[in-house]
Amino acid sequence: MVSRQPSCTGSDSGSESESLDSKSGSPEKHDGSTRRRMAANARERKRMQGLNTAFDRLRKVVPQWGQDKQLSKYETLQMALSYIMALSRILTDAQKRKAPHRQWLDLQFDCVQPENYQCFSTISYSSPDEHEYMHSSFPYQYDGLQVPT
DNA sequence: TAGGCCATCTGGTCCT
DNA sequence: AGGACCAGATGGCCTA
Repeated sequence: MVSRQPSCTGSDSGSESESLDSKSGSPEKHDGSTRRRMAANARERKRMQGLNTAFDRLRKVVPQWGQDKQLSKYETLQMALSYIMALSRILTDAQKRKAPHRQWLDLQFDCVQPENYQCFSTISYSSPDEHEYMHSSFPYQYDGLQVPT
């Protein structure tokens, strides 16, 4: 896992209080517009933090390639899309296959669990069709994938 | 060093 | 008027 240090967090550098203080001298001298701008900046930071929290929660439930590098926001969205489509496809196919294929269905669900996602590399398929099916279910492939064999 | 990714600031727009 | 949302600009950090 790569731990990224925010280049400028709200309290250390680049915050609205510092940048605006440099213009007006001190907080007491902030006029109305400056105070509104500072408040807007604070709201925007809080909003983006909420957005990032949502991304973190999404990363936790989405298949993660490897353990050392977290998915970027873009990659997270792409993976979430593929993940949802894969689950949806499994449900659709399960309805077609009916009861006799319960074991097959269990296998599919096991494979799309984030913690078991690497099983794509070790799973043995009973037919080329199943192999093609599972890989087509996850069209988004992280370039940096290195799955242990 | 270049490129990717990210946080923050900022001004604009829309909504309540 | 004020808040939420968005997109562009800017600059820092990290990796190949």
